[in-house]
Amino acid sequence: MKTSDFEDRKQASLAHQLIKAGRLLNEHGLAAARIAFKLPELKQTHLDLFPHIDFAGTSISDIAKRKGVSKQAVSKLVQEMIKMKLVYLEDDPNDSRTKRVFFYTRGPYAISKGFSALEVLDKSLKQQLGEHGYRLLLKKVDDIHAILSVLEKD
Amino acid sequence: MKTSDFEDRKQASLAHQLIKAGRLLNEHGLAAARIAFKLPELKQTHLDLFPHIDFAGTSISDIAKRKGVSKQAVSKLVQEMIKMKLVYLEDDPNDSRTKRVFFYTRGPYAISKGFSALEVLDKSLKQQLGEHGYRLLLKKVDDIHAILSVLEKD
DNA sequence: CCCACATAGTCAACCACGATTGACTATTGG
DNA sequence: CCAATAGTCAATCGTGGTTGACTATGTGGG
Repeated sequence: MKTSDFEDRKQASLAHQLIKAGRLLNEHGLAAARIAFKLPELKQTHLDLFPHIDFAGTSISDIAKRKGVSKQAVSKLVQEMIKMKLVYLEDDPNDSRTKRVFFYTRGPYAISKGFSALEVLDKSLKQQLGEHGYRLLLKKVDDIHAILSVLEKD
Repeated sequence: MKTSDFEDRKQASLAHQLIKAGRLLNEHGLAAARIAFKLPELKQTHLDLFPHIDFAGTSISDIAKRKGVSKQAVSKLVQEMIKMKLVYLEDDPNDSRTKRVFFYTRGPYAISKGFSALEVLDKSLKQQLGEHGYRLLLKKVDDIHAILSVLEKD
């Protein structure tokens, strides 16, 4: 292997380029979210909880199970997110032990604001790639996910 | 916003899907690298040094500067990578203070083995997408990088 | 109807890790 | 000569997580 091929090979690796793209987008997204929410203290760990909280409300234990960490860890993060007014708690009517975590769906802290973080990025991408190019690429990335989900089962 | 749109909107966000794809590929890549190198102790932090070490050899200070961390942090990681036989040190002939970090280019620990980690992934992707689809997607992701590099300057 | 056991959540202590800062030696170079 | 630089060791820090102990509530079998 000629050493000069090194960089070339990295450039030619789709996996490598996708990893890099994902990282960069994530950085941009986090930065955008901090601005959109006006919450400089918002951290990746908080964002990581988002996908595990659904609009029907989710208990802390369930979030912990889904994320694969202890409920104590989640509890702390949720408390921080409450302070940031990203989510609120509501008692479960069927089980007074459990508290359900909800996103705000209205008001200045509504989740739609959260999405605007990535939406800003998506808008840029759409602008640059064109609507058709955007959709095409989205479709392709879906294929990647399909491939990866098969790979999981090895 | 109907709560049922929540998941749909995430699915429709190219940024979100790319972030997810990047993460998954990275996980697979790290796992594959651990197997390819037969080094269970190989960590993300070590891998993160790779792009900053070039085949001409790189000093610890330079790696630190490129990565944006202290040279002490890099020093420790390099020592671990030496133990793992991923890299070796060589005195700089022009400056006896500096040690250059090199990848092994031959033998069982040669860097090509390292690439096989991502290469396995690329092979799968190529297989599933077809040579043409692979190249097309690679091109598209390059476009993303171009767009992001412009966005950097905001 | 209990009582035993499981589950939800919280507080506190602790831990691992990746980083930092500070102090030091050795070498370079104007 | 002396300020700047390369590298290392050691102490410390912040963070994101763990385990353990506790309260409170739910649940199922004798």
